[in-house]
Amino acid sequence: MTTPSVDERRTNTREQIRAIALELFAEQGYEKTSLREIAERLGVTKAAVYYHYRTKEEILASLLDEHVAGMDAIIEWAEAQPAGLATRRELLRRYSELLAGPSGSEDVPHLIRFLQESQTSIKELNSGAEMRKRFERVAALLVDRDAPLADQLRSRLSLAALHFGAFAFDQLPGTRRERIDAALEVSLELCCRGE
Amino acid sequence: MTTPSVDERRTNTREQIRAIALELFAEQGYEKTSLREIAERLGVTKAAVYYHYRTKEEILASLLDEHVAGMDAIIEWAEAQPAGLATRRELLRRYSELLAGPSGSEDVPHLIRFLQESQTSIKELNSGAEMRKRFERVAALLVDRDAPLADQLRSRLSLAALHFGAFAFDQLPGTRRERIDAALEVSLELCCRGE
DNA sequence: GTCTATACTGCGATAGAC
DNA sequence: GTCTATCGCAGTATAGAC
Repeated sequence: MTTPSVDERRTNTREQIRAIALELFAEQGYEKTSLREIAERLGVTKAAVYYHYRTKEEILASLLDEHVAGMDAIIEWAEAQPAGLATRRELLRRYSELLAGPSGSEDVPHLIRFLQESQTSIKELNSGAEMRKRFERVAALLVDRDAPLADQLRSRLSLAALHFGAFAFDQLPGTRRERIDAALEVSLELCCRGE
Repeated sequence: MTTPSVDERRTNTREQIRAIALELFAEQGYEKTSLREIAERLGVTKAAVYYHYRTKEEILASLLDEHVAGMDAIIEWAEAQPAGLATRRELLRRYSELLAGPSGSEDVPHLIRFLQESQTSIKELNSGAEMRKRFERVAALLVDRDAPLADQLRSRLSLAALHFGAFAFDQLPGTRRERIDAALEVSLELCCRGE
């Protein structure tokens, strides 16, 4: 065992900044979280954080990009399938799994809550625009382009149901697993009633 | 016709600040909107705005309080009715009307969009906590306390449907009236399937 | 490569002149 | 009722220690 290599330390500090930032962003919002606060928790100065990420936005963007990659994998799969009810059901199931995240960690639910509650901060970021594009592509896969307005709304709401189930710890009872399963049930009935 | 009384001018300036603030908050978020920006649009300085509202939060709170009063009227009516399907349907219809706002004005939709997208900023305000209480009371009126988790979720989503219909100009086609009517349709089927 | 010291601009907020 | 002046802290940025 020698001292950690430069690469290990670098990755470590960057990861730690990401983890602390996600926690604080989810708790008190993006704008109200200061770089000084993140730096203090890590035991370094503001400028040290600034070395690893060139702006505060870049920290947020790196968090969003991870979720965008997860959505891309699902979208790529769905667009290769024949359009139809079975594909839509499986698309919702896979997106539900993505939102559940690794079973021990609250990271993904925290991110989803943050996405939902801080859209104004996120909207103007490049990474935020990328996220919205993915969201629109998933919604488009769930409903015919020329379906009635009410069906368009149902497809968006079926995604909102999954998001809400993932992060609504304090508004709904049950474990996260129970909420996510109930959300998938409601989501499926919103989007996949026999057509 | 004499010169305007002090009270009239005061009310006027206060109203103008509210209108400008709501527009900017909805467009670019609460945190990113500076008092200097609001003051400049009004042709005065930052400190002049501070004469009318003691803090930036107080401007936001005065916008929220107006909507809270509208919710209170609906809640008071619903709690005086016998619990049942008919009351729930009419509750959703009345809340839908509140969200539509006066037919010529976009003020209420702007406020609803802002509420939905800036929850993190609002959550820590007193007025924000009051809003959340009202929202929970409406949700409680829409579902039995000991109903299954999926039904709890449906009641929240039926409100989310109305909110989404009111402000989703850029994500859904149709006029505001069409979107609000479609949202009410989806909302009713989420919450009021024969029980 | 990683961090500290330091400084710049603009923010919300306050005090006091007119 | 509105202004100028000022405060402390935010995000950003650079120079240089180790």
